[in-house]
Amino acid sequence: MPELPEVETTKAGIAPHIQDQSITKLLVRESKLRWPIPDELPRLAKNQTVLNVRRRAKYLLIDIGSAKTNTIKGTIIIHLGMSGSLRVLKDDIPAAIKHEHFDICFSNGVVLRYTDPRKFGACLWQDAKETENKLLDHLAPEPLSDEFNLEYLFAKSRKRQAAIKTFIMDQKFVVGVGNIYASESLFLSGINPQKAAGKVTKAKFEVLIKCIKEVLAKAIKDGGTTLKDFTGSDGKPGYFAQQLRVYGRAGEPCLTCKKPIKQITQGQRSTFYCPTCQK
DNA sequence: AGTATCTCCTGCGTGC
DNA sequence: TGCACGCAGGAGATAC
Repeated sequence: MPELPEVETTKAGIAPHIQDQSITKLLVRESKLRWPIPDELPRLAKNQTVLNVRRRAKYLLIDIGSAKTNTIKGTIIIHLGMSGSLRVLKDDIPAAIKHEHFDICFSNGVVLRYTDPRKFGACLWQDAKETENKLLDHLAPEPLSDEFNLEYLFAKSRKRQAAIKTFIMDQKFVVGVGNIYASESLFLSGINPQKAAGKVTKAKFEVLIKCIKEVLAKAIKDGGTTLKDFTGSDGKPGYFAQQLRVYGRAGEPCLTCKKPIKQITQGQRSTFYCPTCQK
């Protein structure tokens, strides 16, 4: 399930292969993703050069335009949804199989192939002339930036009734923290995921912010978490799954106190925590 | 405004 | 073996 570390891993994996390369073709096999892939995207992307590969929240952003004048024409916005991945293919490119919804082909022979069985992902176009973007304009700070700090998050949390876990997964407050890393960060912080965000003390918030940053940074270092679907751009899985302390471990002993890890549902999503260690 | 619920989709595990 | 079912989940849309 691509959260921030998985998107960052993907970005790092694809950028060296496509940076400064010219797009020869954008081939859409299945346009019905979360939103339709715009019909005009292949035409807009053709013969444009990749000027930057960026990430914002869980969005992968590929700025394309003219290499000569270094002007950005627009940005291809890719979201991996919950089962999406991008792979770099070169030489002997295999025929596309089921769920491989589009390819971006480059002049150096590289093909960037998007796979997404559950079709929760997206591939959209943001023209440089457009000044606003509904998806990107109102995103909260990046968790690994200095902007995401104690003063900021503590102020946002005051008087909030919502559970702390729901709170840190809300893109209005911090981006990129999904279901897995929310559970993990709260375990490391010793905070009960059901506690109202507004009731969590400042001291606990300090620990939580540190834990969110640490767990994300460590996961990026390990190439992300692979449970089922996620693979890096080289087709290999990430290794952070081996570091998970509570996620997916319902009934198994807590690594700290040996009592069973509990699984509950919050906002239609499973949460894993240790009732003894997390208060 | 804040919060809770619904929704998109497919593959997989479970139980009968 | 086959089927129905429930679950997984990012986050916008919708409904209170």
